[in-house]
Amino acid sequence: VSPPIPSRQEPRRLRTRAALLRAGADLLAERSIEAIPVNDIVDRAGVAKGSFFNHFADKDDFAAAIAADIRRAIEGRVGVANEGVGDPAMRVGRGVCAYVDFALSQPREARIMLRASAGTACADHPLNSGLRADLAAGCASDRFHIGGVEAGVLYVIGICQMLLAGLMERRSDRAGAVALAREIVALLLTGLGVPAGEAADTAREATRVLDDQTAGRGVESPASF
Amino acid sequence: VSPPIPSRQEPRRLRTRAALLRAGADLLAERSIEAIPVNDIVDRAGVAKGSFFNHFADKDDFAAAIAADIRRAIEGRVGVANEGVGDPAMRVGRGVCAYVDFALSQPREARIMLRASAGTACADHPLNSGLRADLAAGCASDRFHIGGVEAGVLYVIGICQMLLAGLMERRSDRAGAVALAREIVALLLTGLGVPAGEAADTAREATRVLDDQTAGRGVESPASF
DNA sequence: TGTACATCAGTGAACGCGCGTTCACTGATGTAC
DNA sequence: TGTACATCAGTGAACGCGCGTTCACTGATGTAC
Repeated sequence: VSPPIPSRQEPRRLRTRAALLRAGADLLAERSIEAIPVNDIVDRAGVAKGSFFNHFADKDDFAAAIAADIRRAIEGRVGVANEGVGDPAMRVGRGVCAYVDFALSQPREARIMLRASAGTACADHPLNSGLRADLAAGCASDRFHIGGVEAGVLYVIGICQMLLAGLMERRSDRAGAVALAREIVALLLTGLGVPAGEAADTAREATRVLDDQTAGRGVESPASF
Repeated sequence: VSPPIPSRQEPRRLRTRAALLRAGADLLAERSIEAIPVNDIVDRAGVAKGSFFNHFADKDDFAAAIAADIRRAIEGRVGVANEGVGDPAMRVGRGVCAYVDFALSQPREARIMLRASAGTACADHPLNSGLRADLAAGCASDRFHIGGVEAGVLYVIGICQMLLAGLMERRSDRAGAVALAREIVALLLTGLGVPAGEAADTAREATRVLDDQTAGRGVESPASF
């Protein structure tokens, strides 16, 4: 989020837009868009109220822009995490870890994402079609043993969302977070039919990308972060 | 929800209060309290605006009262479902089914509950202490094989919440809902370390209470529903 | 049972604050010559 | 490079709507006798 602060040379328009989006992200992490007055947004961004409407049609448009940025960022992370990975169990594990890494490095955005997608199964989400494919592949190769793919999708995203919520609430250190993620990924894979020992091994392997502080590097965040 | 409509004989005060709560539940199922004007609530309830403030200090107090009613109802359901059940796996399965039964019989309240608790791990929730005890008991008796109880709690409530969200979104018939619940409970128990065959059996047994339409009878809903 | 009265919830007009949104103006940025 | 100009984002005062909340009054309910 912080790195690509627009330089003083960049067009004024982008700087103003970025300031608004950043202020909005700060505020949206705590309350819903209906509960945030435009005044609060522009005050925090340090711009005039009128500027807000130069950039966004209304508050909902603004919230949607922020959500779209976050979605783009997390999709990129998951895609990179699974590049060249074949084993469906490892793909699922690494996908979950990509979310965890995102939550650890950008807690503000993770909180907004959770708040927005919480309580929804969002079956048509692009990310879920990837998950669906991984589950189907795992069933075909006998790596997974689940009743139906749809149930499996709900199962995985439910666990993933609650893992993120748990990480956000207990503000533990990185090591504690990684340990929690490892335990939960092991439970998740065991549920999908991977033998307990293998599940634990895969979870350990998948969560290893979280151990070093450079995790997630190489993924460009959207310009607005 | 519908059954205990306050009779015309009941004190006026209770009827007005119930009308407000019912209207609020209708509206809260669709949007957050911040996005609901008091006008909408009193219009739908068919009472004067002033009456709202005879009964509730403000909108937040109102939303809290509705949430408290729902929490009381679901806690009662889970308690009754597990009366006299000893096996931890069956207790967890029946607990999840109590939620599902609630969601099927009172979708409006279930939606509010999801919206409110979504994105939170609510570790201190009274219901979760019961779950924590069941998981600990299961570990002690070698029925479950999980790393830590805390991870197990997050795992179970994540699955449960997403199952409910899935049921709310796909408006399938009762049979389809029960089938989905059965599949997911089987995955859940398998993840906890119950052998796959036993997990499927337990899931089938636990979800049987959902098959008949009288499920959930004997549990008194709060007076306001 | 009938009547007079006390209690208290219901009513809705009124209030004023704060909100989202607008717009005429300012001034910075970049271009043409 | 210097100057004149066009473009366009930024500004913040102003607007008016709709909101949450209040309160003096109404009338229903229940009680005393």
